[in-house]
This record gives sequence, C-alpha cells and structure tokens, in this order.
Amino acid sequence: MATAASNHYSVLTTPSSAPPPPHSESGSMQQAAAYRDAHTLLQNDYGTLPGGGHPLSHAHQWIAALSHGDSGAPWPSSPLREQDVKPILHDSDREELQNSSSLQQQQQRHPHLAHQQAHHDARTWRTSTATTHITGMATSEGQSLVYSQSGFGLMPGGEQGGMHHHPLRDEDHHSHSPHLSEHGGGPGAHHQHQQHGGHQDQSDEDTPTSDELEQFAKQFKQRRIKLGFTQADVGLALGTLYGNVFSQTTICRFEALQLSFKNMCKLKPLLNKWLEEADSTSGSPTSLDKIAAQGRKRKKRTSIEVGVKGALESHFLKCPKPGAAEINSLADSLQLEKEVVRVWFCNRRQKEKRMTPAGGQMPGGEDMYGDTPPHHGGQTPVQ
DNA sequence: ATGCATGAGGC
DNA sequence: CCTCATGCATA
Repeated sequence: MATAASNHYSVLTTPSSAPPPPHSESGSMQQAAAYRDAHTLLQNDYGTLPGGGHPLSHAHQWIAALSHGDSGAPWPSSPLREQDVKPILHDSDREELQNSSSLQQQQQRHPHLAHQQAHHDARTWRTSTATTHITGMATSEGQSLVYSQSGFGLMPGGEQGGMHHHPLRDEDHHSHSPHLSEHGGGPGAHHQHQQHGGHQDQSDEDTPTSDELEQFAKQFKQRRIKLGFTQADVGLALGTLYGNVFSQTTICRFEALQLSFKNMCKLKPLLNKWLEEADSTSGSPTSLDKIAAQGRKRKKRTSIEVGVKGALESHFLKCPKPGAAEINSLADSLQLEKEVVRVWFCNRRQKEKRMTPAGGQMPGGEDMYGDTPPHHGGQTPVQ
C-alpha cells in the first residue's frame, strides 16, 4: 500500500542537459573490456546518460496499423499465421528512412492478400521454432533452405578472453498452447525462397523466420559486445543512422527476443544495417540529429507488491481479459487504482505474446499456465 | 534486464 | 477499452 495514497504525478522537471555523444566512430575501441564486463559497463553507460533519450514515438506509425486482430475473442488462437513481410529493402540509403517504412506500408496496402498477417499468434512463433521447417518448406518438400545471411554468418571463431557459448536455452520443448498448427499455408501462403533460376534472396530480403530471428539476435549481440557497444549505443546509433532512435530497452528486448514477431522483423533490417556499418567501420559518420526535449510528466512507477502480483496473476489465469467492472472490483479488493490494474493486464497479455516465454523454461520443471506459482524469483537466467 | 506507463491506431 | 510498439525508471 505504499502507492495507494501517493499517486501524484511528480513534477520534477529534470533539467537534464544534453548528453555528450558517447562515441560514434567505430574506429576507436575504447572499451576493451566491454565484452568482459558487459553488464557493468552497460549499466554505467546508460546510467550516466542524463535524461537519455526522449525520442518521439513515431516508430509505430508505420506499422502500428498492421494488426489488430482480435478484439473480442479472448484468445484468437487463429491458426493463421502469415509472416509475409515483403521486404523491399533497399540498401545504400541511410538517409531515407522512408525505405524502411515503405516496407511496412506495403503490407497494409494489399487488402486482398495481405490482411492476414495480423493474426500471428504469440506462441505461434515460438512454436514455429520447433516446426520451423514447416514454414520454410510449406509449399514444397524442399528441405534445404540455405540462408546466406550477410557476411557475418559465422563467428570469428577467435573467442579471445574465453567467451561463453550461449547459455541460452536451446531446448526443444514446446508445450502449452492448446492450439497450434499454425503455418497459414492457406491464404496468401507464399514463400519466396529458392527461386527458379539460381538466384535467391538472402540477407534481409526474405521474410525472417522465427529461427532466423533467433540466430540473428544471438549473433547481433555477440558482435555488438565485441565491438564494444552497449545496447544504448546501438539504439542511439540507429537514430543517427536511419532516423529511428531506440532505447536501450528495445535493443535489449530484441536481443532477448522479447518482442513480438512482427516487431522483430521490423527491427532486424535496421540492426543488420548497423552491424554492417559498425563492423565495416567504414562509415560515414553521418552525423545526425538528435531530437530532444519532451517534457512529459510520467507517472511514478507503481510498485505492486508480490502478494498483489500473485493475486493478479491468479486472476489472469482465470480471465486474461477482465471487463471494466471486473477490473474495478479487482482494483478495489487489491487497493490499487483501476488504471493500474488495467495496465497490468495489458502488459501481462503482451508478455504472453512475446517470442520468448516469460520465465523461459524452468530447467527440470515445466510449468505452464496451469499452475503458475504466485511467486517465482528466478526468471530467465539469460547470461 | 524488467516492470509499469504512454499513446497511436482501431474497433 | 484493446492491442502493439516503445521507453522511463528501477531492481
């Protein structure tokens, strides 16, 4: 009940000054130990930034409208899952961020055969990981799908410093989701792989599959760390390079695959570009712009006590989408603001839609929506 | 790395 | 009011 009484929006106008540009050049390797104590540096880095970023939220403008999907049905569970991102990605255009956007726009331009991608399911994508092949070879039995990603398809092997492999789980469990059988296949099933003629697309020209995204994210993280960049740096660099600024949070989530499938697809090309730039160092320091200022008072983050969280989770299991009335009573009994409860459910639902399971997989134990304990301290032991 | 929050776009 | 992309503030 710490927050029950105090809920006034703090009016603290942080006179945050302009943060000095950390470093945009890629030639200087200032932090050699970056990949060693990534955590520490990471925290320090963005912690140092005052105010940090206050990017305008333009990003979703292009693709936000893409999907909407289920407004009414509790759990869409639609088997339809089309990942038809039509990447028309052009390169050599760092100044025209329009390119990026156009790729998204195309999708919504086709009311005929491009309206189904909205129904991608959360687990669908994770599930599809296990059944990745299906997506790839749906049209035919073609079993070989060679991805020739960019030049960094393989690791530099030189793991100086005794690097780690990847503590990430590579299990193959695929439980939950009473409904699967995705792979749209039906409407608009089209895969652009393996063209007839000996020319195929690679890199970002194709629709990434969940598996590809996972690989990419992993490689991206490694490269990023080796280059000595923090997640915050990348986010900023993206802004300076393409005009889309992202926060450390977003980069982090990308690496951890904690974004929706669609979102991952959108960011991949951008990050891919950044990688090329960063590693080729060739870059042209396309200087850039930094949008600034956005004094908006944000509500103080409400800390929900563990006990309350447990109660909320319990209710979530019973009813992921409580009505207004229900939210009201819930808020009342929990002594929380209605808005807080509502938002909590929204966030909870989103979490369920992420690619990676919330708590990852409990090693040695499986817990699904059936018996989530009211408390669980350890989350993903990522890294 | 994550929890809670804001907002645009849609029903 | 919901979904979805995103991020400030925080643990």
